Amino acid sequence: MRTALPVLPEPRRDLAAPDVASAVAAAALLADPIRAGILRLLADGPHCVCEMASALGARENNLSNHLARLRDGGLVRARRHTGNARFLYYERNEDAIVAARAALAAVLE
Amino acid sequence: MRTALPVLPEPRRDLAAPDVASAVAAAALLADPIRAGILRLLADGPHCVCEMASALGARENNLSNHLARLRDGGLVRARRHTGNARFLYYERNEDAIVAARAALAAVLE
DNA sequence: CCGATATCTCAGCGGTTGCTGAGATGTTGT
DNA sequence: ACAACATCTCAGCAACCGCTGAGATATCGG
Repeated sequence: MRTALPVLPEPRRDLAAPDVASAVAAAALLADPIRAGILRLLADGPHCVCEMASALGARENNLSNHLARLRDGGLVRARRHTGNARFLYYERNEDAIVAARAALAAVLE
Repeated sequence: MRTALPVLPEPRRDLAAPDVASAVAAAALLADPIRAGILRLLADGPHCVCEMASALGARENNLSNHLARLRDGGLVRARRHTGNARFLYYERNEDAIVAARAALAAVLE
């Protein structure tokens, strides 16, 4: 079935619109170097904002904005460090990561 | 290793910036309902522009713009129908699809 | 050859998005 | 209590993006 050829004599006008909303939402969150960098960094474990800011070469308030979007999207969550509560450590929400990966995979087959 | 806790006493400032450029490029192409819909439709085989336009409820010139971006990104290619060369049938470039999926998966783990 | 069909290109516009700067909140160490 | 630190919020601006409309190209049918 792969690499099929166009054999139909007439175009079909009755195709259903596929539901891609969740994949589009996940892709929009990944479609930025800073947000993608955050998710990649967090794949190896939690990091605080200042760690990620220096790793990604971004200002902390800028990073904070992107973290807010990832939080709103449910992909990450934050927790204060137990020994020094000044530091907010972010970690991935694995359930949401799995869901995002599934949604993207559904579009890319 | 999953759901690890923040245990470090001091933040690290020596983390390397991860390379996410290809994942960001792939995500940007997926981060639009029409482009994602195109890719989803093409997962089941080739379609001409008018088929996809009616399925996605978009104008043909608008769709053509999105197809151009997917073409530039290498994710799809076009071929004229053998029996009626008026129709341009688009199909996925499977190699590029696999590469895009791999780039996205590298960010999401 | 001409009208209809299928598709593309491009300029223009309106909405969205990301970065910055300034100020606010909360925490620590002294 | 206060200064330094870590982080957040938000308004403002510049850049980008997608939709539209108009016109161009290519192919078919008569």
